[in-house]
Amino acid sequence: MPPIPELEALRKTQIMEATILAISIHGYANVTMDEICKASGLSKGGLAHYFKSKTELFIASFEEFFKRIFERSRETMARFTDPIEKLLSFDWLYDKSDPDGTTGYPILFDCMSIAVHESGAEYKRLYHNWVENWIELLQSALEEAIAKNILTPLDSEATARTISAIYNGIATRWFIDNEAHSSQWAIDSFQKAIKGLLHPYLVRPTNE
Amino acid sequence: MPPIPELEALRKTQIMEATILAISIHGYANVTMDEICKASGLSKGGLAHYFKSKTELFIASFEEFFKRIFERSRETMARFTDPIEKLLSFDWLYDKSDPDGTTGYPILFDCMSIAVHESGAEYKRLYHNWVENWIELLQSALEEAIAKNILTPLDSEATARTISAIYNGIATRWFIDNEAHSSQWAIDSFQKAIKGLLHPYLVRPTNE
DNA sequence: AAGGGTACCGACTAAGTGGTCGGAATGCAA
DNA sequence: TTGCATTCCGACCACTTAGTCGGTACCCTT
Repeated sequence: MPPIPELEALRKTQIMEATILAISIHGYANVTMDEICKASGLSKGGLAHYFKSKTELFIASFEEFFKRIFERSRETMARFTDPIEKLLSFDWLYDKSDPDGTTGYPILFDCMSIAVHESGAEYKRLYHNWVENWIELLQSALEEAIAKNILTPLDSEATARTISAIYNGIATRWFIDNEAHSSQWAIDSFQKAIKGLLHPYLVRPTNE
Repeated sequence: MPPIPELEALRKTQIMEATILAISIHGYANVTMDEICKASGLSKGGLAHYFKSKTELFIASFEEFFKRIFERSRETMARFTDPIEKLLSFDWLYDKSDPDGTTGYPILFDCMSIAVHESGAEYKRLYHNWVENWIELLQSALEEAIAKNILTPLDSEATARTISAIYNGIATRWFIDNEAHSSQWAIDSFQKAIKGLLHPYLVRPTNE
């Protein structure tokens, strides 16, 4: 058989997809190569043909997944025109019926817990890039708000980091301990916290 | 040998201490019983005498650790008299040189990532109890502020959950991606976010 | 049709792991 | 002294798992 360029990309996606799903369900530490073989419809040898080691496959899969989620976030945000609305456009992420969310949180938590233990810095890099992507999105919305004279000048990078961290903290509680942290609580919390944070910089405060 | 009541408690603490440290350093999934044996100075059989299984030992260790950290938080908070200062008394947790912090975050992340994957609900319960302890502390400070007429009435439980989640989200970023999230940023973020959140309820707003 | 590289298979291996179990040492009670 | 329960030991077993490797099928080139 001669090399078929499209086939390699197809197979790799196929394998990574199975890996992402397996990690999300069973957790990074509990996923075996055998399981991925079955799920992807390939054999051990076939899988080894595309990924040299488990480590390599897993890192590639994490990267792939983060890229996908980020694309979706960018698209959702782009649907809003008002920059403040853009900042508050993430309530769709507090939706238990959304498959990307239910798949995504377990993977993110795994990434975090690996990052703090690993000897290298691969997963720290993954986490960092993930965060930076969000910062980029949020920061651009903040700067748009300043340019449009909705907000007075502020440190857009630091503020974007704060907003992102707030969203994340609330999401964590909501996802892991959903019985005590309803979707309604999550959305209310997010909006109150962000509005409170930006309140001192609002050119035309809405209430009070 | 007859049963020695103090010995059992001593040995258990000794083993759990070794387990906590091992999990914090190498991560839940990478800790072996052999390692814990060496670290605790007991043999495999000796260890089995006090904990029936790895699972049982690990859950007990997590529980023990969370209890310890929580005690410390309660004590720190109690040193402040002003309720608003109590709510903002957690900047000591953004301190890289604090051993409880550097040990604690990895363990918390592990607990989270296990919680979302486990078939039972043991780790979900651990996480839930951990959160509830914080809520209890924060809620009591909020209610004290309302009683002292510093804050107007608000939903103290929901607000406590929001504050706790904000603190946690910021801490996560700060701990995993410290290069991009300095201690100064963490403290500033925390204070701005909490003050912003409580601003609408302040009886005597400090600025503006 | 012969050669050669690609794609893939699956039995096997080597390393590691949690838990077991026979036994040894100890000290109290009868 | 004898018997017995407790505490602890560490070799061993049963099992899982990542990665290897010899082999097969395939298709293009020459």
